[in-house]
Amino acid sequence: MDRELKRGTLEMLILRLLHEKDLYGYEIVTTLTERTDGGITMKEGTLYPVLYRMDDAGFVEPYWETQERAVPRKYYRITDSGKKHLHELEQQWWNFARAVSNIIPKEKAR
Amino acid sequence: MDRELKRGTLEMLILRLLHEKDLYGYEIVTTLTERTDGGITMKEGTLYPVLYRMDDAGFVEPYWETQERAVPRKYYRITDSGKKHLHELEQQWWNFARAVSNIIPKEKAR
DNA sequence: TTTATATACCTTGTATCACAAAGTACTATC
DNA sequence: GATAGTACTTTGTGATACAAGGTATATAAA
Repeated sequence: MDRELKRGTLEMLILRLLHEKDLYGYEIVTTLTERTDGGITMKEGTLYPVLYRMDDAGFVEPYWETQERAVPRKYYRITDSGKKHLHELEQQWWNFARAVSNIIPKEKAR
Repeated sequence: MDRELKRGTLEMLILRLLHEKDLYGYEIVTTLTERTDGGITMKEGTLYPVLYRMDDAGFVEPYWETQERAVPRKYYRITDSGKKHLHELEQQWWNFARAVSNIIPKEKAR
């Protein structure tokens, strides 16, 4: 999978996963891989900067959850502002995907 | 349109347009805008570096066409290697687009 | 006991690429 | 003859995915 294709979409994908339920960082990575059958993966070195960026922007808010006998987990919750932003990103995505499909031939059935 | 979404797709889109017929640089810019109803535009400062890159990679080959009373135009022709590369890029695009649509909700009909 | 593996968070530096902003030069229009 | 449009080109900047490393704990294997 070409790294460049992910640009601008990872933020959207993360927000969408967080819209379903709160997740901690490491869980976002594994969930994304599972949900796309390995089609889209993301390194931790990518994820955390994105999360901090979105925290600064007010799209998500983190909270720690301490556990009995494990490393504490930092969960992320999407904010109202984040939901609004997510909606815009998804709108942009569909507009873009539609424009692309006006140029390149449709995928053949498989 | 978010600039980041275009990453990795402009090369594919240009190759696809050149696959239809030879175009000169400036014409690629205007054609792309028209074909997507302004949905995807590209600045000249973006186009030419992409073309040089693809020339170096052997995906396209340029040739000058001099005209009676106008500025000479530098046309680009897609090579066999470029066609192969285009096919791979389109394959990647569909795989990626499908994976994304596994995460975000389908666009509502309009 | 020691080692390895998996979980979980974090940081620094790098490469890529779309674009801004500028330049050159010619043609057509007002 | 001034302005706008066509057409190609270059230099520098910003955004971001990733490589590669680090820290720390818990569990499984040797």
